[in-house]
Amino acid sequence: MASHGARGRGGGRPTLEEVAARAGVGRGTVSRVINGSPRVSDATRAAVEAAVAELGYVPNTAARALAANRTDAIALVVPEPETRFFAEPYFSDMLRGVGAALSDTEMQLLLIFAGSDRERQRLAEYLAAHRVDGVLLVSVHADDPLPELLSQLEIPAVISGPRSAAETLASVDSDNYGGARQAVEHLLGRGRRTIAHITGRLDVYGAQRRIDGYRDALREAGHAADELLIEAGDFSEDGGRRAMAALLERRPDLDAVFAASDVTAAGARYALREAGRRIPDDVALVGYDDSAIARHMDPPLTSVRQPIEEMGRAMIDLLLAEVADRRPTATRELERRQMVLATELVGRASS
Amino acid sequence: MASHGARGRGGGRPTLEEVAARAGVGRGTVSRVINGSPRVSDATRAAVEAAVAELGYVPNTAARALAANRTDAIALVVPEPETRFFAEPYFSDMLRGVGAALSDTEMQLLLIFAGSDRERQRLAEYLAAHRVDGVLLVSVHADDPLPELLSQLEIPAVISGPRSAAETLASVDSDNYGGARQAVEHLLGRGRRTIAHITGRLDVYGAQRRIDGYRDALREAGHAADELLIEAGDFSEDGGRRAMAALLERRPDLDAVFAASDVTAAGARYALREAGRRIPDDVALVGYDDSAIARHMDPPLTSVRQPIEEMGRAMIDLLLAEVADRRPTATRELERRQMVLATELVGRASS
DNA sequence: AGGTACTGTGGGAGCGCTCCCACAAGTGAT
DNA sequence: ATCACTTGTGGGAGCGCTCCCACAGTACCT
Repeated sequence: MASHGARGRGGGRPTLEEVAARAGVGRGTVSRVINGSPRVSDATRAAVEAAVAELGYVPNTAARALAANRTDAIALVVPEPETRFFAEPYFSDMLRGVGAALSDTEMQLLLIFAGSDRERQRLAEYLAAHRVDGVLLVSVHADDPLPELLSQLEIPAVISGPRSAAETLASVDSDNYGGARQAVEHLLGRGRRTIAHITGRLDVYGAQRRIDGYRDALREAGHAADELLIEAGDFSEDGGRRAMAALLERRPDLDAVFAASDVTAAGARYALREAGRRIPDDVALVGYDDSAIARHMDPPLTSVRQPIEEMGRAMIDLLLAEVADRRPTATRELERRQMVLATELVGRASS
Repeated sequence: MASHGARGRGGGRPTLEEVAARAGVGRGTVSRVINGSPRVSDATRAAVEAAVAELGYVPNTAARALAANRTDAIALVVPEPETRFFAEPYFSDMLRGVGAALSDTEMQLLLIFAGSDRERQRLAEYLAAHRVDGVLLVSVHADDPLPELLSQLEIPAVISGPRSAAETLASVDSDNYGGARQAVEHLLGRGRRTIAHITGRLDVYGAQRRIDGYRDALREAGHAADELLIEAGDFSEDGGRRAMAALLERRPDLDAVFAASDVTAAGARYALREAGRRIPDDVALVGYDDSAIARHMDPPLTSVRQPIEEMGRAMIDLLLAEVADRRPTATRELERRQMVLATELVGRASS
């Protein structure tokens, strides 16, 4: 009859205190049960859990965040100025993995755009205010100041696609080197002999690793190095087209092309068409990413698939480990980790 | 010398109280300045702003949320079980608009996946706990219980793609009816006479509106209604293929097809190929969405573009208006609003 | 018997805000 | 001079948690 006072403006969601009263225990005990502390007797735990269920109690995140000085949220920073980004299956699949991994936890996912200067400014403030426990960084350029900022603020972060071999942040990547080798070995296996490579943006570490894989695969197969068969692209369609045209001019005898992305391959295809080369009869074409474009291209494009969904999962695993490690109870033990996941060649008609 | 006590575990971020001390005013006054209350003298305001700048003060969101019983966060719910969804430019572009509109505000964006039953359960709890101020709903099925739940909980929500003409939630949509008319009128203008339509999933309101637009455009051009020219698809590639095959069987004389999505059109293209029909020579093809697939198809696909980025913006505008309306100070005035944005036909080689 | 250790529990203090009441000072009508 | 507002301001109370200290109870040593 009394004690209705606690139910106020919020629409009457039950509080810890109400659960405690119902279960006939103290506030601290309920908190322990909610947070899975082992220091609670079985009988008490059961009583509390019953009260929680009856009242439909859900902890108030804001109160928890305030009291415990954590947020139970992580941010996914989308750095591209042109957020075409999303349209890439790369991103959507990763998000899928991230979502799946996250659904096993209490963490929530914040999407933060950092395309414009304005947005980056806001992001910096945001991080300075420690409004997230950790950050997921996707496709960061070599000269981006963000990773440095994160280190300074001591905010756990995981990057997809390390910036260099000496990446200081925890990172998750696919095996760009191995993927490139798979592509080249596949082409060699199909009897191709003069295999060109259109690279990605050279300031992207992954693109460098693909070049390395391309070179090593050819060398180990006994082919002499030929830099004339390598032309720089930039992951764009237009870049692929230009690079292909340049290659055809330099080495009209080429019979295969390994492009650093599917979009690049789409550009290369135009150039090949214009030059009257048939795919795969005259020139075999292999892309990278196994995106929707690869499936819908004419002819369908052989491509190197990255296990992107798994990468998303792995990023969350790493990040949560780092976050946990920062918490007061943790034993500061975690070594920096770099994960590399295997790729897979998806054969289609273009080769 | 004393008073360093306040700087504790959090790493020393300044609090309201510290700002107040620095500016030589009370806590309440700083709060008023931060929240833009007019009841502050200019001199005081300037002093507080100076202190805020010097200290690099950023409000603690958790404390604010707890005290004010709001979150300053909105959720974007991704309902698809298979989150291929993201790969659609539809989604990525909308996200772009949402991000742009949001960057003018203090609101943060939460991404919530509601594909599996497990995730939906979590979402329900989440909403019950009122952990967001508002919800953005994308591509919701007619029988989804989510909108109902949102109404019950009195959480402001905006839906993209209303579920019916009598949508009760605020909604933003593109002009499906007009877009379909544009497609058909374009084909008629190109001299096509026997125009078929492969529909989207019939339980999607937008798909119905496209059918209406298709019918009306033909009727107004003086064509007799011919239900044999309409075949149900489901927005999928395979559905498009099957529907096209069925149409070719029934009406081998057709000379144009309007597909309810680009992916559907891609499927239709395969069926046309298999039947030996050339595009556009024998059969003209028009899609819907103007996605990456349309640009990369062979031949490039004429398609109806929706102003999706603007739709994202509009959704945020509507939602924020509703959220503001729920706040204590608001004058409960807002009428339910349904926004419809115009489409545009992008002509390419397929027609 | 007393000491020591552990386990389980209650509840005070405090996280950093917002809300709101109280009140000083100013303004103008009576 | 008094009263009645208005404007600007200070600061108490309280949001719902977590953290941690205190303490009762039990167990096992000396």
